[in-house]
Amino acid sequence: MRKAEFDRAEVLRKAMLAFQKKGYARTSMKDLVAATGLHPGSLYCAFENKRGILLAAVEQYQADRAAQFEACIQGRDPLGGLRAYLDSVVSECACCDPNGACLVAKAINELAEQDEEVQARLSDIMTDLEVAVHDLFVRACEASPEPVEPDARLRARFFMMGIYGLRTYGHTHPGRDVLQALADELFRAVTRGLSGTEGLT
Amino acid sequence: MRKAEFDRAEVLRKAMLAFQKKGYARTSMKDLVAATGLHPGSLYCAFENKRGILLAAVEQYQADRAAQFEACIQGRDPLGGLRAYLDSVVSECACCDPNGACLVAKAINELAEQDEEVQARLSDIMTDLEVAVHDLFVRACEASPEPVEPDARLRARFFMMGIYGLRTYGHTHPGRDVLQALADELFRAVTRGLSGTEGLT
DNA sequence: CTTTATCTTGATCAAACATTCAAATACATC
DNA sequence: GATGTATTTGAATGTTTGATCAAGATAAAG
Repeated sequence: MRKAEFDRAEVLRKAMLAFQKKGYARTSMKDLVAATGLHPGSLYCAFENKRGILLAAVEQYQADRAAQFEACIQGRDPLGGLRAYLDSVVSECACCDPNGACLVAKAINELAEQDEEVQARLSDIMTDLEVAVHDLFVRACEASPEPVEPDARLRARFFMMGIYGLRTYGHTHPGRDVLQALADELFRAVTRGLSGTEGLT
Repeated sequence: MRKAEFDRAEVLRKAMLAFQKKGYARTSMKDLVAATGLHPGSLYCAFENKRGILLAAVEQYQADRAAQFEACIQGRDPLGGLRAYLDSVVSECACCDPNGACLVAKAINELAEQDEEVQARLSDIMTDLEVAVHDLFVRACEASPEPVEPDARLRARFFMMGIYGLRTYGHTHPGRDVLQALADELFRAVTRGLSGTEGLT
């Protein structure tokens, strides 16, 4: 036996960056070879083919992103956590370097209706984050004495929708202030009627 | 002299559909030849190169989309027009055939940070629609006796952001009811405090 | 009808593409 | 340290790509 010599997560992060920069179709194997430092044969041995590299990179992306989300909500109340995560997304969008683009959003826009398995995997990842967001909204809603409208599920969906919209919108407007104002508005909309936010305009 | 034999708008609409289905990079010249019915030479003669076809198709897309928007707001009050346009977007997203995807949103997600000119053109198109939306919000805000918060500009931006978010979100959730609920929530958020909407939850 | 300018046609091109493979290499186990 | 197995290497494969071009076709002008 023999173990692979490279660090899988590290290689996949480099591949991630390549895909984020150029998208899936435009990123050639040559690009991936250059980005990862591995030779074609090694890449094929480890990931089957180009599509396999994307799937693995997407998997790694989810892990990294889940950790980022966890870091945002650590030690904060539910709404504070969401606010922190939202601000981190704004920061990503505002600095217009290509690494700020969300691999999942980019890939699903590029590959929707083309590759069922990839699309399903991307949908799952988006849903995982939505579930985590949903949990926070459930907790926030429970803090209220009476049932609130809309329910936590719709709030979570709206929050996710807003984030994806923010990302696309960010491609056209480099101004951080505009994105921040939109994020503020999103947060306001999504926390409407929740305890701790009554006094806000 | 001799005039081109094909109908430019019609050819560009076919090219549009091809790009919407597969994205820019994955749509080959062969695909475009098949989709348009023109021969390679004719395409290159008329549009310079593949990139030129995209730019021309995007131009055509804007024209068609502006007409669609105009049709939605014709004969309605400002907010009614926005509502109608939003519903038409929901219908596009809900039927998950690839033609429902917005060419501009798809292209800007694929090509951002890669082709400055294309990105600028796409941004302009997005801004044009935002300007039209802004006009409607200005009119809606003026109907109110006192100054409203937030202002028409932010409302318009938020509306656009919501639509792009809805489109991305739609790639993962075929359920029309969910998209409709999100659109309803978006409309509610964006018309907050505007006359004619006070009584709504 | 002839000329002239333009458009159409489809075969053709070099470059880029994803992928494969056999040989060389290095690890884990015995 | 020898053996067996898995990885690494990088050149080679056949295909597809975006683009070209000379020959043929067609309409307008004289």
